This record gives sequence, C-alpha cells and structure tokens, in this order.
Amino acid sequence: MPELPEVETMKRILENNLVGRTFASVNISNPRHIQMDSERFSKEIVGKKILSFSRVGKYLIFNLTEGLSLIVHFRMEGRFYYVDQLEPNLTSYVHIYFRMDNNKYLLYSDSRKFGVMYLEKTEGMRERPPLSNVGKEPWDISNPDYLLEHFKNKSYVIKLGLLDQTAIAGLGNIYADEVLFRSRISPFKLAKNITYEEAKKLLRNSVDVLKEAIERGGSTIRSYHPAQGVSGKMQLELQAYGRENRKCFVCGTKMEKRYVGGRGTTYCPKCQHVCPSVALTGKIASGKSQVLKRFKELGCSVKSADDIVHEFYSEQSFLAKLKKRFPSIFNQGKLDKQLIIKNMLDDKKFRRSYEIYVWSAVKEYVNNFLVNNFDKVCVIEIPLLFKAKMEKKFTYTIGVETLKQKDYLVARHAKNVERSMKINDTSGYDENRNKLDFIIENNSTIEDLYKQVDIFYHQIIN
DNA sequence: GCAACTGTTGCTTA
DNA sequence: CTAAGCAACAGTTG
Repeated sequence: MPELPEVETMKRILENNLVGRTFASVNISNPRHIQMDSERFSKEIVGKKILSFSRVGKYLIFNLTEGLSLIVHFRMEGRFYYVDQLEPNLTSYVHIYFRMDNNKYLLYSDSRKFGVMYLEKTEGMRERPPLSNVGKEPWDISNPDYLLEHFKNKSYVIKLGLLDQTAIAGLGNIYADEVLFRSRISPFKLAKNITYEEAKKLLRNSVDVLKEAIERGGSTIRSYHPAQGVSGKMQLELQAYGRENRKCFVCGTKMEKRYVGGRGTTYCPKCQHVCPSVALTGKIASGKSQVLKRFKELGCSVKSADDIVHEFYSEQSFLAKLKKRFPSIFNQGKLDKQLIIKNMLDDKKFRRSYEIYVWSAVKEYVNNFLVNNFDKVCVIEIPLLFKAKMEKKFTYTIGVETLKQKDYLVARHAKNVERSMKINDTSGYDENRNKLDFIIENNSTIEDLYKQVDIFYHQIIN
C-alpha cells in the first residue's frame, strides 16, 4: 500500500481501537514477514499490552509494555484489519493474525508478501536498523541545505532523491510525482544540480502534499484501502500520478511517462521543463537518416534504433541475457545470427517472443536516452515504431515519405531491391500513417528536405 | 496466453 | 565507495 499518509491513516485507525489492548495469542501461517525466529516472536509478544502507536517514515510502530516495540513496514500490499471474528472468506491473504484480550482479531494481510515486522527493544531503537536508515520527515527539515547536503555527491536524478528514504522520509512513487509536478521541476534533473530555491520548493510541497493526503485519509488506488469499507480520498486530488497521455490540469499539455530506477514517472513536459521528444519513422530508403542528420545539426540529441540493436549485439551483458532466454540461437557459446533467421522463419512463437524481447530492450534504451537528455530535444529514428508499440512514448511522431524509394535503393546498391520493397508491407507504416503528427516529403532536393525539418523543429520548440 | 505493469526496499553486481 | 538492476511475490491489464 503505502506511503507515509497511508501509514499515518492506518496508525490513526489502530490508535482508536487498540491502545490498551493486550496480545492474547498469535497465529503465524507464513513466517517470512517476521525478521526473527517466529517461535521467539510469538513467545515474546503474547501478554504485552499496547501502550501507544507511533510512526517513523513509512514504519508503523506499536509501543508495548516491558520495553518492546513491534515495528512494521507494509511495503507494497501489507495492511492490518481489526475484526470481530475470523471469517474464512476474508483471510485469503492473511498470513499472520493476533487474537487480542477482548477476543477480537488483528489480521495482517499481504498479497505480495513483501511486508516485514520486527520486535525490538524500544530503548535506542531509532539508532538501530531498520529505523536508523530513515531520514527526517519533511516537516522536520527547517533548512533546505539539509537536502542539498544529502544530494551533494549523488549522481541519481531528483525523482530518486525524493524516494531515497535516508534523505527525506515518507514520499513514495505517487507523492514524489505530485511534489515534482507542484514544484515545476523535471524529475530527471540530477539531484546534485538542485538549487537552494528548488530544494525549498520541494520541501514546502512535500509538506503540503503529505499533509493534504493525511487529511484525506490517504489514496485509494488499485487494491489499497485503509480498512475494510473505508476509502482514502486523496486519489481525487492527484495531478500527476496516473495521468499519462491526459491533459495537464495547469497548461493543457499532454502528460508523459518515463521510467527512472524502474519506477513509472508521470510529468507535464511543459510545466516541468522536459524537452519534447520526437520519433522518426518511415519505410526503407525514404530518407530517414538524412532527416536525422539534419536534426543533429540543429542541436538535437539523436539516435537510431538500428544502431541501438547493433550496440546490443556487441555487449557482453546483453548477450548473456539473450543466451539465458534463447539458448537455441547460440552455437558453442556464441551467438549465431543464421540461427536467429532460421528460428524466425521456422517458429512463429519464437519470432514473436524474440521480437518482443529485443523491442522491449530497445524501448528501455530509448527511455534511458530520453531521461538522460531531458534538457535537449531528442529525435529517435525507429523504422518499426508501430510494430514495437513505441509511438506513445514520444511527444511527436513524424514520418518520412518518398516516391523515389526504388531509385534510392538502387543508388545504395541494395542487393535485392524487390525484397527490400516487400519488407515494407509488414512494417505497419501504412496502417498507422494517420496517427503521425507530421509528414516530411522527400521528393525534391536535399535543401527542400532540410527546410521541412527546420520548419518542424521551430514549431515544436516554441 | 503471454508480457508488462503495480503503492517498496535491500541485496547483489559492475 | 556508488548506483543500477534485480529479487522477493501475486494480481491485474492490454
């Protein structure tokens, strides 16, 4: 579930019901959540009374008698339910439950089984793991220099800086995107390049976003509810998370999504100063490379998918992964491109999964390229843009078309002109042509071609 | 039916 | 040392 507001909401619900109660018994059907011997855990917790609850970052803490504390981290899906009795239909993900001294039950449910709990001596627990790894919460940070100090030598992007619990505690993926949106800061800016003024904005917005979310009882997204039949309301206020491909509430620009550190990151390119990205597609020998060259001359960061794939085949790490997934295309430990072609032709299933595998690797590469070059217009040449389902990843898509394809192929000394022409039938270009934002016609001189590129470029940077 | 995606974090690897 | 990538798991979505 939860980021800080959801944990705080959970804390308030439990506070109202469980302070003063004593643990009567424990049932552990999956011990993986308990970070100590589960027998000892049971023995130690039974008979202890709950004095109070507290929270450190995303950790929820039960303060117990006899100097002990139960420390819980819910990770993705962990949650407590406090119920009158055990009902079998409620307990499919309940891996631990506690019977309290009033014969009601506290259930720990966790469909993904990531959550963890610790039973620790209360004294000095803030100075020991896991709590010692938790930084200050945003309202306890009075000076933005605290953040700058943390980010000083870091080479990660600011989005990951906000998720770094040792730097600032409590933000998760949803609220980090909200804070960046409200602060009008690119998620992809390096944390060490954040200015004092920006750090100030980030802190103020972190406080605002988290406090608003707590007031609204957290966000109810996907499966998460603070208690049975109870929903948070904060999801109604979210302006960034989950709004990719929809219009920015502030400026109307289409919101975009990229990945950093494996976390989906939604932002408004205009408000958050992320340069537009362009996908360049077209059939074989339509003049894409010429167009790409022109974009480069204009100062854009450019890359072609063909080059990316070429790079992949010369990387040890890629070959290793490929070998694991598709052993049939390796001969005596070496990649055999003839075997790839043979398998492609013989086995439709192989072809499908091989193509998807390579395309998703390209997709990841392009994502990282765009993230690293967010402050420049990026242009990526992708012949199979639509087949690889990448058209949505760009601000703009443009196609290059020519009537002189055959001539260009002959001029290029292509071995089999007819065969090359035929490949176009399967490229998906014609069916998807109407989705393109802009079409460049390559039927005249090179100067004319460049002029069209220049016009497009100046349109998008204004 | 497969593949990608999901609110988290810590361990392994380069 | 840092930082990326993966692993833990199970459900949902396209």
